Amino acid sequence: MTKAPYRLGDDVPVGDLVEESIVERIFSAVVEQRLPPGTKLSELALCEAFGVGRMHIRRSLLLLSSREVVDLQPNRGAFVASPTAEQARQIFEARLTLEPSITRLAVERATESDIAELSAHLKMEHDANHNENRNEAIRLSGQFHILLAQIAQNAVMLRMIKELVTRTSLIIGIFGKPTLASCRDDDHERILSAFTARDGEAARDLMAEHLREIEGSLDLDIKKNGVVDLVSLFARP
Amino acid sequence: MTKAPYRLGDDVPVGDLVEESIVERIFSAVVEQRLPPGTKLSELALCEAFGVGRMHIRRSLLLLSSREVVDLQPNRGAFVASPTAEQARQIFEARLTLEPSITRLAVERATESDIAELSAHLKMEHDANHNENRNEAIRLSGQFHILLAQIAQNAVMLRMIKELVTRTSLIIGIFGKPTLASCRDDDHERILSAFTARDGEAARDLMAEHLREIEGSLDLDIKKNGVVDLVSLFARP
DNA sequence: GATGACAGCATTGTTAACAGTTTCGTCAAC
DNA sequence: GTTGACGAAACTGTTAACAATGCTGTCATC
Repeated sequence: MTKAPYRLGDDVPVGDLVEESIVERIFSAVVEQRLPPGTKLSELALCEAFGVGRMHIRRSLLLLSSREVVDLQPNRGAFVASPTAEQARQIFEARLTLEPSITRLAVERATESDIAELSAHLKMEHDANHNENRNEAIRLSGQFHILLAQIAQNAVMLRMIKELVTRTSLIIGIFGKPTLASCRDDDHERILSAFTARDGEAARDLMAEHLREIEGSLDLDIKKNGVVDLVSLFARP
Repeated sequence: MTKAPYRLGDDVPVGDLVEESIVERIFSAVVEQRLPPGTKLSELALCEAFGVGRMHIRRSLLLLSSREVVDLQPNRGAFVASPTAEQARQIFEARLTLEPSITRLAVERATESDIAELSAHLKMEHDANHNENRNEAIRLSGQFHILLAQIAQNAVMLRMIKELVTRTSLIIGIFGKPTLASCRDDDHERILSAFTARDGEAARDLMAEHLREIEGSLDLDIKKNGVVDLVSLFARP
C-alpha cells in the first residue's frame, strides 16, 4: 500500500486528509494483525513512523478511539483495543444484522465489472492462501467483505463494515484458534457463485452462514499478547 | 443550558469525557432541530457556550465530523451537515437494515421494566404532541428509537443508531414537509403493542413499515433551504 | 532477597502565541 | 449603481513551550 502520488503543483494534502490516511493505515495494520490487541501506540513513535507532527497523531488516535479500534487511556496513552468476549458477541450480532442485507443489495446492484472484480479478488485470496502468505490472506479476506459493501453503493454502511471488519481481526487475534486466522475462502467462493447466478437471497443466506461459522470458530475464553516495532511496521517501501 | 454539575470531591472530568459530553449535547441540539443544517459552528462561540478551551472544541468537532453530523471545511470552519438526497437514501437504507432487527432483538430481551419505560416514554411523546411542544416531541420521537437499541443491549448498534437518528433529523429539516416534523407517535404505539404481546416478528415488521413511512413522507427532490450553492453545483465530480 | 520510598525520566495533556487563510467592509473606477 | 481591488479584522491551523502525570530504576530498610 503506497502513498497517493502527489505531483508538483497539486494542492498539498492538508487538514483531514492526513488523519484520514493515518487512520486508514492503522486500520490496515490491525486487519493484517501486524498490530496485535494491547499494543502501545506511543505518540512519538507514530510521529516518526508517519513523519507528521504530534497534533495529527493525536487527532488520528482520537478518531481511532471513536471507532473503538484504539483504547485511549487518560495520561497513559493509546493502545490497540482488546475487545472483550461480550463486545465480540455484539460485533458479530451487528455484522449478522448488516452484512446479509448488504450482500443481497450488492447482488442486486452489481455490474458485470463488479462481479469480475470480485472474481479477480477471490483468485488473489486463493493464491495468498496457497502460498501461505498469511498477512496478505488475512487482508484480502477482510477486503472481500468491504468490497461487497462498496458494490452495494452505500457509504454509510460501508463505513460501519470497515470498522466491524477491523475489530473482527482483533477478536480473531484474541479469541481465534491459531489455525484459523481468516475466512475460509471457499465460503467466499460460494457467495460469488450466488452473484454470478444473480441470486440475492442465496447470497444473503450464505453470508449469514459464513459469519456464524466464523463466530462459531472462536474460543471466547482464551487471551494472548505481544510487542511490535511501529517504525519498521509503517516504514514506506 | 447549564454546565453539568460536579460536586466537590468528584473526579474532575478530564480527557475524553469533555468531548463526549459536548458531542452528545450537539447531537441533541441537532435532533431537536435547534441547529439547522448549514449552521456555522464557530470555535470561539462554542468555547464560550461550553466553557472549555479551543482544544476540546476542536476535538469535539472532529468527532462530530467523523460521524458526518458536522462538515469540516479546511480554513473555513465547521458547519452542521446538510445531507444530500443520495445520503438520505443511504441513511434510510441503513436504518431499514438495522432497526427492524434491533427491534426484534429488543422484544426478545426486554424486561418488564424495559416495557414499562417504553410505555412511560410513549406517554411523554403523546403529551408533547398534544401540547404542541414541538422540540420536545421531536426529541422524544428520536429517543424512542434509541431506547429500543438500548433495550437490545448492543452498544455497537446503539452507537450506529444514535448517528442515524441524528442525521435523520437533518434530513427531515431539509426534505421534510413542514407539517410532519417527527414520527407519528401512533406508529410507536403499535410497536409498543407488539412488545406487550412479545411478538418480535410483528415489532420488526412494524418498525420497517414505520421507517418506510417516514422516508415516503420526504420530498427528496426539493431543497427547501432556498439558495442553491453555485460552487458545488458546478464543481467537477 | 524482597519491599517500599524516592528521584529522574519519559510521555501525555494543556495553553498560548504565531502564521496562514478567509471574510467583510471600504473605496475607487467605470 | 454595480463591480472590482484593497486592506483590516476575524477566524482557523500549527507549532512550541510548559505543566502534569505515570513509569522506571536506584537505594535504603526490614
